[in-house]
Amino acid sequence: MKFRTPLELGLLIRRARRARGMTQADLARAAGVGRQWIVAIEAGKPRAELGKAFQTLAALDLSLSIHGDGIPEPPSSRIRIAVPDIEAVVGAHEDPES
Amino acid sequence: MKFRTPLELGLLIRRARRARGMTQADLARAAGVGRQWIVAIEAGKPRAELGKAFQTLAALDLSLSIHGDGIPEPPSSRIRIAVPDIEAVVGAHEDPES
DNA sequence: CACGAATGTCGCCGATCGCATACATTTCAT
DNA sequence: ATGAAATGTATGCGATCGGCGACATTCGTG
Repeated sequence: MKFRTPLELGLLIRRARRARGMTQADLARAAGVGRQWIVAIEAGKPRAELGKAFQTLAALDLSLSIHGDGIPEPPSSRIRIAVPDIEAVVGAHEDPES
Repeated sequence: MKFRTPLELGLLIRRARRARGMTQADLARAAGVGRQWIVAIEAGKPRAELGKAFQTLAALDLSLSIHGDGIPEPPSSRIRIAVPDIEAVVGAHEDPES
């Protein structure tokens, strides 16, 4: 899931928190921040501390990745070839009613 | 490229900046922050403003993505089936000299 | 509807921010 | 080697942060 603003990050954090059945207070405790900070980050506060954001993501077991020119890519995506499911391919080319 | 700390983020920003032949002052101007802030973020300052980090990534044309439970995935990889070029597949399996 | 839990908001406080400026140090091409 | 550009560091400043505690409001379930 791509995102580029603090608000989007906040919404994603909220989703993940709820998906885990955690309350804001739970997450705050797990991430080592105040509950108020969770409220703020979920609301998209732009001036929140970067470090706490990382702590929070870690507490939710979320991982970040970055992509663009000058950023090294793991060789996987260039080397690995998407092998199609033969049955599916054949099926897609079959006449509906032969 | 996965990362989970402010320091890693800083190093990635630095790499991307250099890959674009920009100076810290250039990037600072492009991102709308002080040069001092670029120095700090590249050094991994944990208490930097989240919003400025996003501005900086945008100025570098870098995109972030997040994964984990509760985070929606774009349907692309599951729905869209890569239909191979039959000729190419056959060609790749042909004997060099038949 | 009624109740408790979850969430959002407020004010206080010391601590830290980020910018500007100036200066020190490192890097790099000539 | 030398000078200029790039980078790192120091100080001063007003502004904002985030934790805490107390409420206000909304949500969810009986």
